[in-house]
Amino acid sequence: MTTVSFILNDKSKEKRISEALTKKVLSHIKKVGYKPNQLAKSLRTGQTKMLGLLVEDIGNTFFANMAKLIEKSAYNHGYHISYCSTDNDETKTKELIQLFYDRQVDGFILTPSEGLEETVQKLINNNIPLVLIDRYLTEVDTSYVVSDNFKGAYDATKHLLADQGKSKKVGFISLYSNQTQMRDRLDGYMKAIDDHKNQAYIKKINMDEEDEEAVSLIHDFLLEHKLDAVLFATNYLAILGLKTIKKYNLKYPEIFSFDDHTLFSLHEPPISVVSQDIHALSAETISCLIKEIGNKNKQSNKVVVPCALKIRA
Amino acid sequence: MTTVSFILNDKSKEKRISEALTKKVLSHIKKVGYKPNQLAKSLRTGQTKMLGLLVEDIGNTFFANMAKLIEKSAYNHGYHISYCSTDNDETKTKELIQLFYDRQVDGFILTPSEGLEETVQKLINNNIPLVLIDRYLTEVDTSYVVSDNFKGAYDATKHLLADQGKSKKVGFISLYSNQTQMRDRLDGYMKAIDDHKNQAYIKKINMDEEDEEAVSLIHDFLLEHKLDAVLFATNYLAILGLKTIKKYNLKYPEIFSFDDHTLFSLHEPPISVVSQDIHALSAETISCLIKEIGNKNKQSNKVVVPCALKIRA
DNA sequence: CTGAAAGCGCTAACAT
DNA sequence: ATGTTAGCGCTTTCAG
Repeated sequence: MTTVSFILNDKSKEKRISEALTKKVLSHIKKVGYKPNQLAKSLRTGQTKMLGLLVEDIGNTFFANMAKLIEKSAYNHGYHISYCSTDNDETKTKELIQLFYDRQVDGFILTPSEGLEETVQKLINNNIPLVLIDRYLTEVDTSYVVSDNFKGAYDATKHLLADQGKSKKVGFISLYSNQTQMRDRLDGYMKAIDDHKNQAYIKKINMDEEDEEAVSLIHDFLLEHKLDAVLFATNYLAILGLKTIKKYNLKYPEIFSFDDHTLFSLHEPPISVVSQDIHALSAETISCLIKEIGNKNKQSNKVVVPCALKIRA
Repeated sequence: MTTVSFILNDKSKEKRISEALTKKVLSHIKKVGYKPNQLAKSLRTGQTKMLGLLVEDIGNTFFANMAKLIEKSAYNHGYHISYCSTDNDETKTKELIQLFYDRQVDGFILTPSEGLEETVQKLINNNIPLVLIDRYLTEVDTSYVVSDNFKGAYDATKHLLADQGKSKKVGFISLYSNQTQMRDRLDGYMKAIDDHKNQAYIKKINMDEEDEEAVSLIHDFLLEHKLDAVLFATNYLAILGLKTIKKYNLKYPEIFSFDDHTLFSLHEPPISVVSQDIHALSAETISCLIKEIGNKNKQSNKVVVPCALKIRA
């Protein structure tokens, strides 16, 4: 029994079991079609080889693609992913974290919604491997992997400013949200505006506003300031912007979006974007989490992945 | 211990445990913050309350949204979902099924790729609850939940035929795939064409064709027959169609797509679609699977959900 | 109502 | 190199 167990767990070498025997056991195992019970194994070892991935919304292209890449990357490291959507709902997120905790996942990947500080801190205190993605919590010292939102927004705004004539009016449309990615994008916009000694025009939309209403707000904002160009903080907002333009048949302000979308390259005119490097983000996330799992009690890794401008004008 | 276990498993009534005691235990449990170990529980009961969801590609909007709704629906039934993308790869799918099997999921939800007949049959033989979605396997008697692809394509083609003048040329662009959903869409198109005693124009594209090449193929097909209208078998293909038109600056044939996409309503001109009722599909899927889990050894449920035409022309 | 104890399938220390 | 055994944390039968 012991021998078999060792062989099955790739400890033949370590335990100095003869190669002949190893092969014999392995082939016999295969013939009988024996499959170890993972539950029992996990119960015994405390390792589930499962990672919990909690994203804001798996229905969202950005997260769906991230999830897919993370899944693949985890697989290459011998881990599997269990995902869930948090819907940015604090209560639901806490429940899901508890659930995964109960299921004893070996680690967490999480897009934290606001108000999750204590919950995350508790995980950290319990020495649960964890990496935040897309945004992070300023008050908790955790590992995280995020895009360089500041520079992305800064570069985009610079581009818009350079593109327009002298008295250029470049606006910024974002969400009422204090999450770091939103704050950084705003800061990037501001910095570029300030560098040019220009005037800032900022509009924030309520996250759970009806599309109809949001479109109307965007319309008012656009007209009120007669903007020449607008940077949207998310692709979802930019799409609302396009709807607005279509609905009211507006003369196009130049539009720039954070996050790409199939729509943008096909749109007439095509929409330029700040694109996030989801391959790098995913790879960094897993490598970061694997590190955490490896050496408990270590300091946190904070990774910032550059964005790229895709100019389509 | 026994009593506590009963109370924790909602068997107070059944086991005639006094309400007072029940409450006392419950409140104490809460105070101590005791959480049952799900692994041990599952090992003992053989129930994991986990469902395996294997979709073709979680990065695809249709599946991502389905996954989200299925997740929610499962949650309402006390189940959780573990997802994976199969990439339509036979080997990978088999591995994933084995993996979930090892992890003792209580049931499977699967978009079967071709060549999966035996594997699925094996699951059925082992009495594993299973429901196929999006497409099914003609040779295996399983439960499934699919859209009414035939009628969807039929109605769309009818619409196109009615919309065009006398000598209307309506083409159909699909994939080289024998999966049922593709076959049914083709059949629906054919039936409508035949009903009108019209000529069919069909083009199939290789599933893993480069976009570039596919666009060129579509271009040739469109021009060769001077088509007035085209029905695309998937939204992905329709997007390639739009790219083609844009790239070659073609006069627009009327375009119809199977499956909606954010792009289509914003496009100029807007694109009409056959839309699948993902809410109904998700709900049916879970209710079907729950049924399977409830009474083992029962006959299979086959559910066909109607599609709707969204005319945007 | 409660306590004792078996057992789910596995790992790993220990003895042989 | 192999057999024996304890125990991971829970459910559930059986006696009290």
